[in-house]
Amino acid sequence: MKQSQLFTKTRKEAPADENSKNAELLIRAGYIYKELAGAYVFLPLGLRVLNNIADIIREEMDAIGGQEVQSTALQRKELWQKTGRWDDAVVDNWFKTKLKNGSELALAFTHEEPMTDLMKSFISSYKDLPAYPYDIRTIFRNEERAKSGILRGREFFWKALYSFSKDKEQHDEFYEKIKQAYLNIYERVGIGDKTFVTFASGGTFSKYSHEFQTICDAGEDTIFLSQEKKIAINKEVFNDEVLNDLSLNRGELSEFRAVEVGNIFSLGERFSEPLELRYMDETGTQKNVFMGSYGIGISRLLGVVVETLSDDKGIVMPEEIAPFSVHILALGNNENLFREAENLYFDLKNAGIEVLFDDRDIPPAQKLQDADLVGIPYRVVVSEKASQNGGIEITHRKTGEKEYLDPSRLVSYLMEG
RNA sequence: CGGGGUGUGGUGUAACGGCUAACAUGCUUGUUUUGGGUACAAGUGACUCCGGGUUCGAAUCCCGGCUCCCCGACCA
Repeated sequence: MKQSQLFTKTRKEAPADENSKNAELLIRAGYIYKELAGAYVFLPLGLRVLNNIADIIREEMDAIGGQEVQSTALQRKELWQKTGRWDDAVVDNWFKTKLKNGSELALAFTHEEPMTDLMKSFISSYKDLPAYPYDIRTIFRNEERAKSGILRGREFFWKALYSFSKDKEQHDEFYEKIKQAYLNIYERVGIGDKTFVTFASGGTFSKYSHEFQTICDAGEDTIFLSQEKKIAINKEVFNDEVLNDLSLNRGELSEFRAVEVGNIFSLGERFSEPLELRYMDETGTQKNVFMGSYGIGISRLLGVVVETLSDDKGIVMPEEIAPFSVHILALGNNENLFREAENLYFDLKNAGIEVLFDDRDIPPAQKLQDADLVGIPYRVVVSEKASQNGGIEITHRKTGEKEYLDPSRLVSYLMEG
C-alpha cells in the first residue's frame, strides 16, 4: 500500500487521556482509535495485525482438529438459567438487554451455554465425538473499570474453542495438544520467550486450570515462576499444596507481574449435565459429554506485544503479525530514485510481499520517525546516500542492524528471511 | 463499586475572580529545506464537558451530573 493513500496519520504526542504504553503507542502510530473507555476502533494498521494474529490462531486450531464457526453476539436467557449463570449475582459484568417484545437477552461474554446447546443438534453417538468448534469474534464485558488501554476492555476480540469429548481420557489427550498449540501461538506472535504455562484455579471439575501468562509490568496478575522448569503458579492459588503437587520449592521461584494471554479449562460435565448434552456409548448407555473451554484474547495479545517489545522510538512488530513486512522509504527529491523506489514497491507486491511504500511528499526526517513509530520489521531506504553506499539500505527495526544491497537482490533477500 | 485525580482550538499545554482566552503543534497558502518531526511569512481553528448557583464580573469559586485516567475490590 502507498502511504499517501493511508487515511491514518501518526501523532507526535500521546493523548492526555491515556496512560498505558500500549494505547499511547498504538494511537500515536495510527493502529487504534479510542471510542470510549475500554472500546477501541481498530484502524487499517491495527486491523491487519489482528487479522494476522487470528490467522495464526486459525492455523494452530485447525491443525489439532478445530473447526471454525461464527457464533451470535445475542444470547438467549433460558440457556443460562439452566446452568445457573443468568443471575447478576453470579455474573456481574454482563451486558443485558431486551427485545421489542420484552423478552430478555444478553450480549455475548462467552459461549459455553450456546455452544453446548448447539452441539445437541449434532452429537448423539460416541461416533460423533470428539468435536472442536471454535469461534473468533468480539465479545462484551461490562467491566466496572476498563483499564490499561487495550489490555482490559469492555469489548474485545478473542478466540474461544470448546471441546466435546466422550470421556476424560479423550479430553485429556486434546487438552495436552491445545496446550502445545497455545505455546506455538505465543511463539509465533513474538512473545514465546516471555510466556509461561501457569497453574491457576480450576473451578468445579478440575483442581487446576492452566493460564498462559506473559511477563509484563502492565499486567494485573502476579505469578511465581521457575525460569528453569518453565512453570509458573498464579498467586491466587499459591500455597504449599500446589508446590507439593508440582514438586517445586519456594526457593526456585521468583515473583513477576504478568498478563494473562490465554486460559484453558477442563469443564467436565458442568454444562453438558444441565443442558442435557448426551451421547450413546459403545454399550448403548447414555452419557454426558465431557467438555473443555479454551480462550485467547486476540486484541489483548496485540497490547502485550506492544507493551513488551516496543522501544523508546516506537512499536517493534514481530514479522508474523506485522501489518506489513517491509516499509519502503523514498528519501530526497530525486525523481529517478523515487521511480526506483516505486518499482521496488511493485516488485515486492508482485512477489506477494506485504509492503508499505512511503511515497509522501514530506521531509526525510519525518519519514524516518514514522517508520520507527509504526515498527514494520524491515525498513528499506532508497536515497542518494544509500546509492553511494552500494544501492539500497535495509534496516531491521528490531535490532537496528543495517546493510546495503543491490536493488535487484531485495526480493530474494526478503524471501530467504 | 469505594478512594484519588482530570476536563480549555484537531492534538499537547498556559491563563490572579477582571481587556478581544495565550503558546506550541497540526491544518491551508507561498518561499525554503531534503538522512532524524527544516526555516520564515501569511492564514485557519474554542459557546473553556453539561446543568444550576455565588458575583458588578467566572475557564477560574460553590453544588449536581457526566467523561477520562490512576489505586483498590471484582474478573467464566
